[in-house]
Formats: sequence, structure tokens, C-alpha cells
Amino acid sequence: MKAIVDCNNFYCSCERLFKPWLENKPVVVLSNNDGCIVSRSDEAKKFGVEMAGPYFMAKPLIQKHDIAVFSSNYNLYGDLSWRVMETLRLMLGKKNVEVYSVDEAFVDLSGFTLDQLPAIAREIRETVEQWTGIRVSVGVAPTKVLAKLANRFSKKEKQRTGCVTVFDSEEKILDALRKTAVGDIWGVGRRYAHSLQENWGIFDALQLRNVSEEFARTHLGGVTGVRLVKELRGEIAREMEDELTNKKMIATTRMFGSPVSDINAIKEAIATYTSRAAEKLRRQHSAASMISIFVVTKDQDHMLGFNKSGTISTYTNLPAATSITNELIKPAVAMVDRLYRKDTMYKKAGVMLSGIIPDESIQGNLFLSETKNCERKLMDMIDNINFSQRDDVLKFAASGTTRDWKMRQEMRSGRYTTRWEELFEVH
DNA sequence: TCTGGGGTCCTAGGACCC
DNA sequence: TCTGGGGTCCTAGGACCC
Repeated sequence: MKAIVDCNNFYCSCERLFKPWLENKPVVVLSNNDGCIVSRSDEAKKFGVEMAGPYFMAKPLIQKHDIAVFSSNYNLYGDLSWRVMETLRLMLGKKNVEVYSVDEAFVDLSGFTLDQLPAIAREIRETVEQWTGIRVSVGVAPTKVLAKLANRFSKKEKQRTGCVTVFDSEEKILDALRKTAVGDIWGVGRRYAHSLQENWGIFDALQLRNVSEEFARTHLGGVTGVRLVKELRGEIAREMEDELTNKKMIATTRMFGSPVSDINAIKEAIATYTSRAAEKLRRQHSAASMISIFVVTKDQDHMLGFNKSGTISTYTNLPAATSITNELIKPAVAMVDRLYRKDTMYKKAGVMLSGIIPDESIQGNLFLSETKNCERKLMDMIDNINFSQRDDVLKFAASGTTRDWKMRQEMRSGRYTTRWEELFEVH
């Protein structure tokens, strides 16, 4: 059996942890650039604030109900996420925990008997809350897809379930499938949900469970669909994955605080994103052999709708894989000249690194030139200093110093757990 | 005026090879 | 005029996730 442990309204819970007066009060957290709403407390949901809705549209509702608003504070959320995951690892063993996202982890419970599971699940929930202050929901079932389903019920009916749901019998599973719309199944997105309903008259999870594998293969995205249907039937088709696997692509992309047309501002942004991406690369001890950049123009014709803008991209294959920031910045910035058009407004840009391989020179490679190893060590030093101090004390000159393009973040709370000068104080 | 960011997996189809 | 069969590798793009 497998469990999914999922933090309730994670970003909102993180904010509340340091602002106890917000307990039982409506809270929302915004995406980067204060664009969309990405986390809502239960109270905010009740007032009708939509998930992923644009902030400016929800603003009247937010003001009317006096809802507390925060910009994203990823330093804080990242640290609390680590604490939650570490708690799970300590309780259940490192190799039984698969971190799935910042606020979710799968847990392998195959070491327990069926009748132990409800108690174990409750213990997980209680321990995480006690150790970290973060409330989680737990769903337990034979497969990952069914565990996600169980977790949905934990959250939907908090009072009845106590945030813990265990599918330990066939009847419970069938009953839940019957009550679940196809679009609410993990792995069925808007497109497939629409097509299943309109073209095939399949509305609930039980109906989907009963389709043939051939049907799944042709109408649900090939083998992915087959795996999904198998998991609904209780056959394991998505194994626990170990976390040693590194990222195959690393991206840093951002909207600008306000649209820009100046080529130098765009070069600064690209240089900054490249530095950030290179840091992520070094953190997983890898090097990249391809770098691509893209820019998105601001759409001039507002009648077209907000997502009709054009994305223009290009890439460079590097002569050798590298994780050294200036070796990546140079080609990245050079590519801006290829994409840039005068008299055009840009609203977004991004850098993507791929062709990622392990970087053996990390430990110091005898066969590599001396300067290469020096650069590598310099990178490590910069990473350490930037990590322990405030953001970007050390950066490359190409990143610029003015930053008109920098994102808006007007309502960010303190980085209580990761910055000395912002440490939470108890008086 | 203002609509996020960072990923994964899969498939189809083109280029190229013998 | 007629123009094989089998394979690999790569890229673009679609669908999904949180």
C-alpha cells in the first residue's frame, strides 16, 4: 500500500505559522509578480476566491472580505517543506519517501499490515503537525492514483475523515470511484475530461476504470493512459521512484515587472536567469551542453486575449558541457541579439538548460586544466556566499544593477527561517 | 493597467544510415 | 515509368502535474 501526504493550503499555512492571528481567517498567496492566486485558505475558498485566478480580478472580493494577501516567499516555503519531508523520512525511513512536489510526498507503506494502516496514517498526520506546525492530509490505497483519490476525500470532508482516508477494501474504492468525476482524477486534465464526457459519455472514475486498455491507449495519450486505467483498477503501474535521479532540464523564466523594450534590460534579465539556472545545475552536480533562451512579446492587440502573444526562441549547442556561469552567460546573452527586434515590447523571458550530464570535475579532475578547476571552485564559493547571505551579494556584471524588469513582490513576508536579519522574534 | 514558474512523459514525423 | 525495408536519433509539440 502507498500513501500520499499532502500539506493543506501549503503556502497559506506557512504564512499563518508566523502570524497566528490569521488562524481561522481568510488568507491568499500570490504567484510571482503578484499575478495569480496560487494558494487559498479554506475561509478564502468559502468567500469564492478562485484558484489560479488573476489577482486584479479577485481584488474587489478580497477587499470586501478583508482577506490577508501575501506575495510568494519561496525561501520560507522551501525551508518548511524540507522540515515536513525530513519528518516523514525520520518516521518511515529515507528510502520509503518520495518527494513529489514542494508540498506532497508519496510514502511506501508495504511494510505494514492492512489493519495497521489507519493508525499509521493518523500518526503521520499528527507527528508532522506537532513537529512542524503544518497540517497535512493523508490518503492510503493500493496504487498512487487511488491514493491521490483517497487524499481528495480526506481534504473534501475534513470533519468526517480527520484528514485521513484509507482505502482498505474493494467496496470503499468502488464507492469513491463512483463519486469522483473523471476530471478530478490525477492524470486527467481539462482536455481529456472534456473529450471523455463529450465523445464517449464517460463521466465518473468508475466508468473510466472499466474501459479497455485499447481505448485508453488511443484516447488517453498512449501508454500513459493505459497506466492510469490500470492504477484505477488497483494494479500498480506507477512505482515508487528514487530521488537520486537528477533533472533532465533546468529552466528559469520570469515575467517582467513591467514590459520592456530596451535590449540591455533584456540582456541583464537573461544573464540573471542564466546565473540562477547555473546554480540549480551545480546543486545537482551536473553540467549542461545545450542552452536555449526565449522571449515573449507583449501582445499589442488586446482583443486577441492575454495568451496570444508570440514566443520566440533559439538555442546554442555548447562545445563542451559546463556548469560555469560565465561560460553559460556568454552564449545566452549573444542569443538575445538574434531574437531582439526594435520597437517591440517584451513581457517575459527565460533560459533553459538541457543536455544535462553529471559533472565529474566537481571533485577536481586531474585531466582538466588547472584554470578549469579554479573556476569550478570559484563557483562553489559564490554559491556558498550567496546561500548564506542575502540574495545575490555576489553576481556577474552582465546581470546589471538597475533591474527595471525585476518582478513585483509587494507583499512578501519575512524570511523567518532562512535569513538571520529576518529571524522570527519571540518577545 | 494588471493573467506564474518549473517540470515530466510521450508521440509523430523528419533526417539520415545501410 | 518503375523506387525497399529496417533502423536510429533528434526535435517539436501536446498533454499533464503542482
